[in-house]
Amino acid sequence: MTGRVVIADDHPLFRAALRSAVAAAAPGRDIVEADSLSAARDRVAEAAASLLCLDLHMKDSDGFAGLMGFRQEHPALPVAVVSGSEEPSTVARAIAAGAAAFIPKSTAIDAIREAVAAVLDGDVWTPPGFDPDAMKAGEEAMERLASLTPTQLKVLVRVRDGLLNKQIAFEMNISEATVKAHLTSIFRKLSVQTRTQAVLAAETLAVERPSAS
Amino acid sequence: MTGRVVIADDHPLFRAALRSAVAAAAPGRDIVEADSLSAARDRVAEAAASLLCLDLHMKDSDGFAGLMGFRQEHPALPVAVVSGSEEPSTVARAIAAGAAAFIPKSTAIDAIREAVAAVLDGDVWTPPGFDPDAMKAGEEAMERLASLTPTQLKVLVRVRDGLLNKQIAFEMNISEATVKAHLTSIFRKLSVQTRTQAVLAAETLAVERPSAS
DNA sequence: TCGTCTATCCGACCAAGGTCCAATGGTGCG
DNA sequence: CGCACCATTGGACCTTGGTCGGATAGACGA
Repeated sequence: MTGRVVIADDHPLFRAALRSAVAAAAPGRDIVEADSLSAARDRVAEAAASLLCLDLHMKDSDGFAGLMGFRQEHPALPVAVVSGSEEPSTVARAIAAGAAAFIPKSTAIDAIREAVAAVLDGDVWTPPGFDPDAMKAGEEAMERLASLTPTQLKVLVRVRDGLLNKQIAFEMNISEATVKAHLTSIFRKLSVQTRTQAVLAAETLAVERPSAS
Repeated sequence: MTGRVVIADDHPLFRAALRSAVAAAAPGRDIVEADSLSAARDRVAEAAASLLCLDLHMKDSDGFAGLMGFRQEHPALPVAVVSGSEEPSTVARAIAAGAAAFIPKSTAIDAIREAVAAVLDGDVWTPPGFDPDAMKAGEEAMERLASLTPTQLKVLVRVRDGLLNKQIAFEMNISEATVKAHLTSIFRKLSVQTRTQAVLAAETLAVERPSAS
């Protein structure tokens, strides 16, 4: 495996720092950067990649939804999630969603190198002190989100952003009736009855939203 | 001014990156790092400092409260707030709390250098594209939330919890038509069109929300 | 090859959401 | 008192949301 490494983060400074850490852990690799999830998709499509370092908090990454969508498109590409958060439940959900590693941004530089090397070797890396038992809590919640099809995820994200069914239908080039059909299916999978409850469920399942404080 | 520069951030990788950016903007300075607000206090007390780069999200920084406390202890020391957030209301509050600059972590490296240089020259720096009027817009949104009558707040809370109009009417012993009337009034005050958007507005405007983790 | 399953798609139908208009009742002010 | 203002209430009416049933097409295994 000598494919390229894609670094997706919307903080230029941190991206550059991560790049040098990856370069140290995997000398000679082709390392490319992306400032959004869609850009990361492009970089991965351009050439065979062997690792994606993904920030969950980018504008279009939609938290875990974006991660899961990516995993479904590229099941063979290991993804190392990089996040400012380090709560056990968040870590657990990221791993359950198919991440090969969860690297909190508070991780020491040495440990980051170690993590990158481990993932490139095909291992799964979690922060030191992470309790595997914490996985249980996150898993069941993630299974529900994981059972959603890619199309359903797209719909759910737009519903969470407050769009009307009509707007969603227009954006996705499908009928409004189809949007509704997807929604009823989503409701069943998430065990909710209304779109408002679905939004709340998506909020708690996905990573935190941009907050005012 | 040739005092030291203190960098307070709990992300080692980002801290190191910020250090090199500061070194480029202010060559020859004594640059020291701190991983907490209390450590930053110590570094500042050790030697005459001319700049503090402060992350709002550290364990003991207590958000704006920590910033304001620091400003009271060292009124002459300019503080450049570094934060992952970049919402206008957050920027506005940081400046109002006495920050000499607000640097979102998504800022380009060149702009970060520029900001550091500006603050060292005694200027105030805000992100490019930051509209001082936007600050008013954010605060007006707060006032809108505060302008809701007690009854309307009750309704909004129940809507945010995913209840149907019918359920809300039953709980409050009023007609469903009345609930709807309150809602249209709430929508106008919050400048939204649907209940899901009202939920989103309530989430971002309200400071606290019971967190599951 | 033939069923079977599932994702995606849609129209018809009914329930819930949302707007407009109007009435009631309390509060403050000249 | 007379008046204006506003929160609260709710009925009539239209829009949006949600369910049900069914159609199509690709994937997978016997």
